[in-house]
Amino acid sequence: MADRQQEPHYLRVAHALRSRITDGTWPVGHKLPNRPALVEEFDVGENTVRQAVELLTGEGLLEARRGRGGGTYVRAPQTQRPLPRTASLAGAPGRLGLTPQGMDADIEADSTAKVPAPPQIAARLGIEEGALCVRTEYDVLVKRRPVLTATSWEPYALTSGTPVVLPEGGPLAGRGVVARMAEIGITVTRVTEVPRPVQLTREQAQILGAVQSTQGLLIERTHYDSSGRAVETADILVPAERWNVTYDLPSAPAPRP
Amino acid sequence: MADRQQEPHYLRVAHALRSRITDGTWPVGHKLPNRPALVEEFDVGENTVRQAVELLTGEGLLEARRGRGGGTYVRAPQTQRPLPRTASLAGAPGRLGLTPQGMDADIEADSTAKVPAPPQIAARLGIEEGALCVRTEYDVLVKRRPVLTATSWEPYALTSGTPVVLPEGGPLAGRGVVARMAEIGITVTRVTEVPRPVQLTREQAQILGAVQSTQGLLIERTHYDSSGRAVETADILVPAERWNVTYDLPSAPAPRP
DNA sequence: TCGAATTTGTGCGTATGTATC
DNA sequence: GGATACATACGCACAAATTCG
Repeated sequence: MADRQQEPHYLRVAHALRSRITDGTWPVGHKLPNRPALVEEFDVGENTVRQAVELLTGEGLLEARRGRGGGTYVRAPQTQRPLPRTASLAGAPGRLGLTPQGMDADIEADSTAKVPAPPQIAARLGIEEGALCVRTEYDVLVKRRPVLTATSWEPYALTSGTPVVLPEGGPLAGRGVVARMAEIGITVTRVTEVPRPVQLTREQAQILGAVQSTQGLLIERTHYDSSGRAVETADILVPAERWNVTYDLPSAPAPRP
Repeated sequence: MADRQQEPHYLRVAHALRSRITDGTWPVGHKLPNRPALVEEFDVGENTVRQAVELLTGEGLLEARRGRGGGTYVRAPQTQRPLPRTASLAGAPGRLGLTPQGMDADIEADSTAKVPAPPQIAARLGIEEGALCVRTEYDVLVKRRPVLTATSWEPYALTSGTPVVLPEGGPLAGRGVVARMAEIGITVTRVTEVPRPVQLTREQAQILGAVQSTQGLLIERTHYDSSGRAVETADILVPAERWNVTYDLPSAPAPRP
């Protein structure tokens, strides 16, 4: 039976557990009592405990391991590597403007295709829905394993008939958007990035090696030329577990009255 | 019984439902069949359907309303307002360097206290754990309702004995970090921001008016002076449902070989 | 005004799958 | 294989919210 009172049982339990973690009663690495024990302690059903623990697992506070000697543990804060997104890097050569730090990263172009723009992409590029685009899929590899993926879109109308129509073909293959656009007389002056939290699907999480958490960051990046026209846009999918996406901005000088 | 096969039932159901939404079979506003109907269609248990629907609700794809005439509906894409994070804005006056667009926003300082630095904050500021800090809590209000919250930390050692020791007191109250630090001879030259996906707790979601989805972005922002020393750091909590956090970066000129 | 009907939300018990030691 | 503990799954009961007559 549900409670006649305010707070649902599973939230009450989740609250209690969260307190013990944040106030240090249960330090990092501490093993929680198993389900039957929690059921007894809080005097609720087994599924209620499960729901509470699931909630905290989703928040990244707990981590469950199966098997004998397994259990639910207070999770260590993630050790993530920085993924810098600075003004100088954003437009730099090197394909994606992505330069993971502290490791030998390799970027691999998966596939390139000429496809009609889906609605969202068309909106970001400021072109007609269904207009042709060159779509390129990238994987960023570390030790031959993908750690982030990206999909880039360029309006076909911009590069059609030029040597740079294919990002991964021609004389400037792999030289990056800015250099390629410069080759055909287009000056890229601005980049915007919109990072959004996303829930990774199981396949995505597995591909990207994110075992514990399925949270990720989807960065919508768009390059603009000097007239404000969008010349390229990309979806960059970053597993949160492995990266610190770091924006480095210069600060304006302090105004003095 | 669980499946002896690859994908769990609830994920299979979630997948199927997600497809119908994204491919337009079920447009925005469409009412899903109720639980018993879905149970019948997918030939699974009631809780399995619930789990699948809950998953998609958490992703913000579905929205459930209780009661007669209620049901589960395909949710309209969020109308998000841009929250620009540009180089010029990041260090600008105006307390947080936050300037939500398209609305009359008001920033309210909740409370200021002198407290010992918790481990994570100490690490970000590069000071001893437990060293004293001035902590200030902010709410950004729109129409008197909070839409994002922030907690700012400054080393007490920096501002102790100066007129700007309290961010919200003294001659430069509310003028922002850069201006206040300039007043005591500290030049802020860099800002870094690390946006991380977080799962909002229920209370947070409710406070921030994010009813449907509980995904958010926690931005760790740190101001540095010209010597590279951290002079302030803040946690800015943004409900993803309501904001597009937008970084606007200048692009480096294309290098020509 | 008020109860009936509908639909989601919460809760329990139990059985079995699966990973790990 | 055995033991352990979480993961998935089912069925059921009832609570709470909301609309409709």
